Amino acid sequence: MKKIAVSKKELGEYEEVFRALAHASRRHIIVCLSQKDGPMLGGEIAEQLDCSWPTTTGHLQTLERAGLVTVRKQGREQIYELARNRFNIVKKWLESVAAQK
Amino acid sequence: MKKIAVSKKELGEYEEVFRALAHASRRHIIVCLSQKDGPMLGGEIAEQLDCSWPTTTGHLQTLERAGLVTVRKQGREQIYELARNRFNIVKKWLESVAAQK
DNA sequence: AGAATAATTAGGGTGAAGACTAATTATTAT
DNA sequence: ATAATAATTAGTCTTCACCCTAATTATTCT
Repeated sequence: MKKIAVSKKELGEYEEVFRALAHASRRHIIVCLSQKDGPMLGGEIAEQLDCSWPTTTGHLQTLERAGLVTVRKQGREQIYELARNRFNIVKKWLESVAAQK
Repeated sequence: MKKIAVSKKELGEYEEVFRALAHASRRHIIVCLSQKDGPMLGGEIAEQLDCSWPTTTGHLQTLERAGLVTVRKQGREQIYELARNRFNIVKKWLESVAAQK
């Protein structure tokens, strides 16, 4: 049987975002940022997690690469914010596959 | 600083679903089932993917454990269907974290 | 019964992801 | 200038997820 046409975009574009969401600590970061509902410093976030600060740094970088958070530097501090729009991509994907036709 | 209260549910319940969605082949399966908009046999799905049948079996089992697809057996064939409702859990999570407050 | 088909289990290899501690950079405070 | 703070990078280790082929199970067909 012939392969069903599935766009490259459908298969590739979501990779980073879904991978980023796949780890509990990273979801935890997202939930923290959401509940705080405003910017948080890196150390403030690291305090919330159950892993070391360097590990947290790694997770934050993953989230940033996926576009789920934004960072700006202020002095020696890093200020993180949730990139709320970015979540729409995932939401749309979910809607597209789960929608009753 | 005190830890932000984050429910166990928030941290644990989504684990399987998000992990299941994190792999391109598994998302591919979901897209196939969605586009076909009806039941598919295991072999029919395996045909669509670029990996071996045993590997596909593994992915299908992961999706089933996550509750994203359902299976029933008919003779020697396995009939898979998308569990569209299950996607709402993820959708709700996304809405809850991404919602402007 | 014997062959063919659908699918899973078994076994094993490889690479990447996640974790830690220690060391380093950059900025601010004394 | 020195010390302290915020955060990252470096280096290493371990575990697990994914992939494959070969073997096995279960069902159907001749």
